[in-house]
Amino acid sequence: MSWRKEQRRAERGYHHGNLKEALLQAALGLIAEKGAAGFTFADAARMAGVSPAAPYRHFRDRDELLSSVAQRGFEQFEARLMSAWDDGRPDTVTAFERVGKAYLAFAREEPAFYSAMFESGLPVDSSPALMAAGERAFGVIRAAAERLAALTPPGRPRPPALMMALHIWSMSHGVASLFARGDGARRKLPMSPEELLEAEVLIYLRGLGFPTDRRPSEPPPVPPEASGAPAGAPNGPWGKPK
Amino acid sequence: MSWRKEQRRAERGYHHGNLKEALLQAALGLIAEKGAAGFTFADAARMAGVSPAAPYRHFRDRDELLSSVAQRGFEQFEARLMSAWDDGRPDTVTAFERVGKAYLAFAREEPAFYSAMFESGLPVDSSPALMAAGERAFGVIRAAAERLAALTPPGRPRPPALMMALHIWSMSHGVASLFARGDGARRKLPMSPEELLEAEVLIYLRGLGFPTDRRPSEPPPVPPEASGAPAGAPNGPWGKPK
DNA sequence: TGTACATCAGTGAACGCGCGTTCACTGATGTAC
DNA sequence: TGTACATCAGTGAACGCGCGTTCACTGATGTAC
Repeated sequence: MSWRKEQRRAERGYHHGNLKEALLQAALGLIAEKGAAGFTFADAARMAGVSPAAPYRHFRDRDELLSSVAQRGFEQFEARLMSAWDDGRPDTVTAFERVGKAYLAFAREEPAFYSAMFESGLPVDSSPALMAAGERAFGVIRAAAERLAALTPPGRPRPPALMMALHIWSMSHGVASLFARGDGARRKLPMSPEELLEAEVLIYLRGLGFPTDRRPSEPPPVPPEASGAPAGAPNGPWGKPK
Repeated sequence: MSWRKEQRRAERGYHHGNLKEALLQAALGLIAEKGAAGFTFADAARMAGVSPAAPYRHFRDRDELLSSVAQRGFEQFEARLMSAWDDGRPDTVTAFERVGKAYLAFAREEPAFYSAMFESGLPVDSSPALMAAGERAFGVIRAAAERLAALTPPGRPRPPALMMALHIWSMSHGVASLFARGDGARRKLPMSPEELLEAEVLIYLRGLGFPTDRRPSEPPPVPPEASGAPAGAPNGPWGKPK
């Protein structure tokens, strides 16, 4: 037994006390460091300062631990999307855009969760609890899309709300996985992933007939200070048309 | 030595003759079967009917083989996008949509290449040749976006062409990686990924001011048979607005 | 309050496995003369 | 046209490694009486 391990034993006694939680944390750290594919059951045990057999008291196998991480990820993801949506305040379109940004922020700030959720190769049906958690997270986007669909201006394309939800999801996921991961090895862009996604969502919403003429990062309902640009001018966040 | 291996030796003689190519094919098959993470150098050798040391004559290590697969993938990807774009015939918007579809088709039909290209965890800068191949493939989308940008109707948002290219790329990639992979373990949808992406791109193009009023899968310039719906009616591929 | 005992949550040694990689080697091929 | 020889492209055995998993075990904890 290594000195380090002896020491940890001394600190905590024979029983760990909170090994399950410690393993989840360890897995999260390892996934962040080496990716979901590189994460190892034995490594998680080592990181928690425990023998390689100990994790079997809490998880059937490596996949069950990975799946638990993914599930927790979806739960936190749902919470963040919910709080971004904020029940559609101050207005549906603004809140909707905020959901897209929250998606991206999550991918950025929680790359390990994101990996476990979307890139771990876990079959979606590996655990009913995992599937349910994923479903609940998507439910937030879907509910937002329902509200948006109800507001679609007449004389405009009206895809089903579910389809709109999937559109937003795929845009967010596409931008997140191509440009916003912590890998550092991604393509260099002359704009941030946030700007990219925001513009994409704005054009999409415009395609649905929503007015989206304000600049990004400007609070929409009533600007705190009077802005020089008249509302409704046909220029987007990219400057005036030539 | 196994009987199988003896036999292969007998068939082909001491020298394989085309081992490099055989290893690339083997890798492709293995990636399709077990994912980029599960692919193994030793396995590729076995599949090519060759000793585990043989691949080292052709590839420095596992990563170099993986990277070669990804590079070839980007080359084929570029070819398919090019042919879909067809230099903007018969019109820019139609050709642009076709590029999106080609993206999706590639992800569907070549899941192994797609994995190696986008999900293998290879650092983008692992090889200059790989990076260049990726750049050329993206160049097709970008060139298409340039042409589209030049046509953006006045009085409409005008994101830079590069941004438009990235938008299309992220939509395609998002739909492909969420819904169109061969994993079989993906979410069940009431529509096909193709329909989903097509609608998404159409709404986006509409947001840019392009008229996109025809139905999907209907040849745009002049329908072969007269359609009941008058062109230009404000309904999209989802039926008439209520 | 004490004690016997069941249960729980760990240990550590061992196993078989497949991997990546190396090594000295050898059979096949191509080429200079 | 032959032949000697350099080079190339494989072999197969061996290595060290870390993994997942199992096993009988033991220390700690909680509880019934």
